[in-house]
Amino acid sequence: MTANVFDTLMAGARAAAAAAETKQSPPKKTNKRKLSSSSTGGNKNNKAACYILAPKPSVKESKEITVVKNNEEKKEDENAMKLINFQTAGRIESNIMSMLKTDTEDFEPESMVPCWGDKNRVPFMFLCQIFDLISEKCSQKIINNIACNMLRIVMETTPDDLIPMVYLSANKIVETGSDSDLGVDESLIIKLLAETYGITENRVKDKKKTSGDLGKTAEHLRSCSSQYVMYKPQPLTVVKVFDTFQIIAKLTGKDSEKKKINSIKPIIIAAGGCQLKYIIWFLLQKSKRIGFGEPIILEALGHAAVYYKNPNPKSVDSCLKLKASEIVKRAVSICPVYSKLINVILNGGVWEIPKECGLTVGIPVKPMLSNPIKSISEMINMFFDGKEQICEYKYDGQRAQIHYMEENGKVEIFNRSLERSTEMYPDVLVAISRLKKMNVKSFVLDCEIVAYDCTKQEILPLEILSTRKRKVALNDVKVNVCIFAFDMLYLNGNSLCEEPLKVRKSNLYESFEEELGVFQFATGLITGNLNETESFFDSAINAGCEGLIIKDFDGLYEPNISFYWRKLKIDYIEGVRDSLDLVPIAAYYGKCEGVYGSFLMACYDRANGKYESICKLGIGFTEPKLKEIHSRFQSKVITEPKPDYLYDSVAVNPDVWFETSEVWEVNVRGFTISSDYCAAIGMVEHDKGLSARFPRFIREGDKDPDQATSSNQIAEMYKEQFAKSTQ
DNA sequence: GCTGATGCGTC
DNA sequence: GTCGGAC
DNA sequence: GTCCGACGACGCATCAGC
Repeated sequence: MTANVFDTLMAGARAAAAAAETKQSPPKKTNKRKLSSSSTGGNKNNKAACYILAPKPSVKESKEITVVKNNEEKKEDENAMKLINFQTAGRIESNIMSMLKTDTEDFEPESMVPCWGDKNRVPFMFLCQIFDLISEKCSQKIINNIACNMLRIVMETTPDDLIPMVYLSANKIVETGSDSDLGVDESLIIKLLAETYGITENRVKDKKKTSGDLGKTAEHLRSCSSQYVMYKPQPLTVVKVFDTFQIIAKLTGKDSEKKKINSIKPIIIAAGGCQLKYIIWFLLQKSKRIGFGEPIILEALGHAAVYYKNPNPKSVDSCLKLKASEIVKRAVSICPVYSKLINVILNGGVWEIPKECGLTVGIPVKPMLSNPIKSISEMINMFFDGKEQICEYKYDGQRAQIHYMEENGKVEIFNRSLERSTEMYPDVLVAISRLKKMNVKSFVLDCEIVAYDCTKQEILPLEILSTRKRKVALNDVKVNVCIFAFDMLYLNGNSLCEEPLKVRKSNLYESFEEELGVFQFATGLITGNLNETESFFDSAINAGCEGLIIKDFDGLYEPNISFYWRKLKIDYIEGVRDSLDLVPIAAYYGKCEGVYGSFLMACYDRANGKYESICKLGIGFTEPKLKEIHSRFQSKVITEPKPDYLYDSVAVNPDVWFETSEVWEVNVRGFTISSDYCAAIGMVEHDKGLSARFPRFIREGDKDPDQATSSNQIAEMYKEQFAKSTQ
């Protein structure tokens, strides 16, 4: 359904791009130096050169390469020699690549056109070399230059490829709003590599352990493989790689794993040089590149659009560039489908974007976000001038954006990350259609979907909501939900994003009938008074909410921006609620070398003298603090857990155990009944303990371990969560 | 068909 | 989700 | 101010191994 919209847009953009291309004069022959691809020279030093030329992300990696070379058989070296031509084939010379760093106003795309020869498609190698270039130490400005110049080359020479180029360089491999994801995980990559290089999966896993990463593992396996380069595959293009990703994303169901492997294998085999590791990283959706993500690419796209078809780049005003990238960024927030945006840039130009890329029913908008209020004084400041604001209950559910278009009977529900979750809420679709008023023909609604107990008429916690199936039939719905609507972004053909909240609210209220426990407007209070806000906060907590969101009643809807809406939750504010005193009894190594990444924490059951696991803790530490703790705890390490530790050995499997020595202050949102943790075990539910929500480290405490927060206290705090005040 | 381990997405 | 850190 | 990547609990989806 939605896919059709995207496909159409995509097709439109490509057609437009093709049209734009025909208008241009054919690419000039460059008299710059030719590629090394056609070279057949078998320079003995090439292999070394290949390693040296390919920039290495860290010193560590180059060490590993040395180690590997020493340890492997000689045969491997010979095999690697066979690869020389292929490894360097298609590489654009590094001095040409360096030209991309030129300041944008001095850069002439024509001078590099087409730097990959007469091919009419952008080679994937070009993109990979750009990643390499950026992963060298580059200043922000240089990165910006590279991003902009790269896009300009593509726009001027190969506009057909601009869409996949932008997607891939922003590290996106499926289109926004599509409900399919790649469905590729590490185990699939391991199978794939085992098949491709004719070795066992265990060997791949072993290699992964030593190199720490499947991308590097793949490079290593390739260099060892005797099955390699039996024939020379066609060089990869950006389009080919992107299209392959789209195909993989659409494969689901039985045998999809095999089909996925079969689709990926050809591009793995064809991936010479540095291309291989980037493909693996794309497939795993690993964020990999330093300082190159969506924001940079969008800014660059705005700049590049100003240069596009501009005969005099030196005259381009930097204010114009700034304005253009703001337009692009805003457009992507409101209509996050690159193909539509690029279509407009290539045809009408960047200034047409606001007109053409508005809010569209069926395409999700990036939701407006909120920021925590961190202190009492900040709170007081917000109400200092008595200006009226609207305070709303913050419901503990799932954010949802509901799109409705009567014309074609289309209803879609998008989640916070813009993916479709329509199939999860068939009952919401019914409720929406029933409770919208007659005159409402189309809308986009911002709301929270919350689990709801109809008989008790009360809100249920998030854990209940999350037991819903991801796809469920209407007559199979087990968990009842209520929609709490709080904003209206679009109504009857008009976007409301540029209207103040009070206008959007009145449109919302006029468009729907409320029905208790099915569709309600978020409870709100308009006030400029701090005391009123405080008591309203209490009633929000009593109603089972997390706290309040405080909004300027005159504010516009700012997609993706968190600055204008403020969230107030009691556990943000230090000193207002007691923190826990917990004992670190074990630790885990994390991503950072030389320090523990997280700790297993316990409370203390004074009745039976047991330290009961309650949660892991890995947030709130500064880097120096982690180092200090690591060295301080070396003397506390023990080989076996102590007999008075109570924990679930399956759920919790630490790298090192400690003896109890100190207590840490830990902040927490609340508690949940847990199958994995043992705090207050049996006190609330038979055989089950409690765990904590959002634990974070505050500081070391000055108590002894046996003075830690007791299991009884934890159980009491758990029960308090549900106690309603009697007023 | 069941179970445990793992991945992934929700907060 | 929270948090610290880089920019 | 914004973005990114560390890290948290928990539930469904998936699949290997039985």
